[in-house]
Amino acid sequence: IIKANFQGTYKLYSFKRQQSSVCRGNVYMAFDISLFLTGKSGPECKHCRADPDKECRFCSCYLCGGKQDAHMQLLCDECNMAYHIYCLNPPLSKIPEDEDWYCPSCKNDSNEVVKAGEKLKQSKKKAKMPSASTESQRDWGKGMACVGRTKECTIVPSNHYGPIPGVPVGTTWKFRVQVSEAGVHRPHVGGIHGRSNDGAYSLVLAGGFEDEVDRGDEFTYTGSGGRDLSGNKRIGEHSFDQTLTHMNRALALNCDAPLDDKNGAESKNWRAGKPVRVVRSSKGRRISKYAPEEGNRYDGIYKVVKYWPEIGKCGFLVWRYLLRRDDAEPAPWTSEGMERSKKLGLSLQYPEGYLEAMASKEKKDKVKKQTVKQEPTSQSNGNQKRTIDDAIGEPTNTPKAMRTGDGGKGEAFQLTQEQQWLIREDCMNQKLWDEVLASLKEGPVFCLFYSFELVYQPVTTECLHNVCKVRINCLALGCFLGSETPVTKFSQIYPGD
DNA sequence: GGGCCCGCAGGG
DNA sequence: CCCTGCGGGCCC
Repeated sequence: IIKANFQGTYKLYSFKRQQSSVCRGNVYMAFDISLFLTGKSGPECKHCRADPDKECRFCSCYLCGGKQDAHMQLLCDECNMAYHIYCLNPPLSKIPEDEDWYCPSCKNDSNEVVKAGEKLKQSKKKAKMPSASTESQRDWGKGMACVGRTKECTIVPSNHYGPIPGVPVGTTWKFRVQVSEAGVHRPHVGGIHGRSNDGAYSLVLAGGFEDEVDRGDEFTYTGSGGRDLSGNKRIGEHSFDQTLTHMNRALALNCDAPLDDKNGAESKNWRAGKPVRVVRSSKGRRISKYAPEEGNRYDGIYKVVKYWPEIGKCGFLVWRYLLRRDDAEPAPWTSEGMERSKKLGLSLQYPEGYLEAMASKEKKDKVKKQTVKQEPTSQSNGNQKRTIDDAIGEPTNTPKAMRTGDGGKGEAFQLTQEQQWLIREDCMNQKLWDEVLASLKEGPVFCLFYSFELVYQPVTTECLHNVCKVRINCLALGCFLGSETPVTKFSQIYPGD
């Protein structure tokens, strides 16, 4: 396919770009080509109708519009626009000999280009995040406070007032992120969800203020703000007065009274106010006996009876709200409510796979603890299990030498120098290796890496997991951590076997 | 058990 | 894009 500008310069053009109708330049190209193929005479520009006396930035120089000096017009290989070499800044003295040329607006920064084999560059937002500049080894993003949502409530919009269809009073979730996923209270951290020009949709009672009162069907709540969040904190020391703005203003708008950001206001008819979904968190137990024992419980709809400013126990001005329950569904702590919860089979909801993950972690911690306990005696007694430091300190290449003592169970292993080197080189998995090495103290460990890399020389174990043969060779083998099916076939295999 | 401090989601 | 935030895991 030929690419041509309207002055008759021809250049090879890729087919793919012709498919795009996004780029203005390419639309013209498609037009061009059809003319060329049907053998008609030169194309006509839609903008200037090919009037030679008219300036046109689309069929001639994109900068000056002039049609003169066609031989000095350069075509951008991205947008197809023409540029006089002398109109460019800085100007060029002659047509460059390079195969490709890109105009100033299409030219890419070579630093931004991802070359073959390179990883995708971080997004601008990620690059700005603290983790991009600190060398912390912690797995931020795995904890339930930092992990992203896996689901999103779409049955109602985020500015929906009232109950979430299908979520009965008494529903309890372990973590705030789940409450967010359910659509009951969307912010992960914030206590109030609302819009300052509309109203508040939900709030969480978590005992953030010790001078709040909770009587179940009625409670006082405190606005947000007034805290020192420096140091990238989410909750901080009270250090200034709260204002009736943002979420505080939103919650005030729920009250059936004209807004008053000086003195507060009291509703004429409290039930006429906008409904607020209320979630009680187990954290509120320190100030409220209505808080659930564990997790976050949806307690139903409340209305704002009144709100007022006051000096809180913290010593600064806070905005205080009185909320009163107005829900046909019985409250969870009433006998009626408890019966209903039982009938509905409500129980504490955990994130998917969370309990399983916790169980396997606990198992590992147990192993670690035992190891720590045994460590103090290991130096004074030659028959004791050796620590990983010992093992690393005495490299050997003889598989037999990797066993100590009586032939098999519960012994420490030594790694060959090659193995140690490979482990050290594998910075990506340093954390994993640390765990593996710690487990080695307990004896043979068979580790499976569910690697996202291509499996090289795959080996399928009896439990049908694929692993790299290389990786197996790197490791001491034996029992298998975290499998649904215990591996028996490899239980007597040692490194090098 | 308390302090540090992260990603994420939401509003504006 | 910036500001805000009644979480929560991990380290000390």
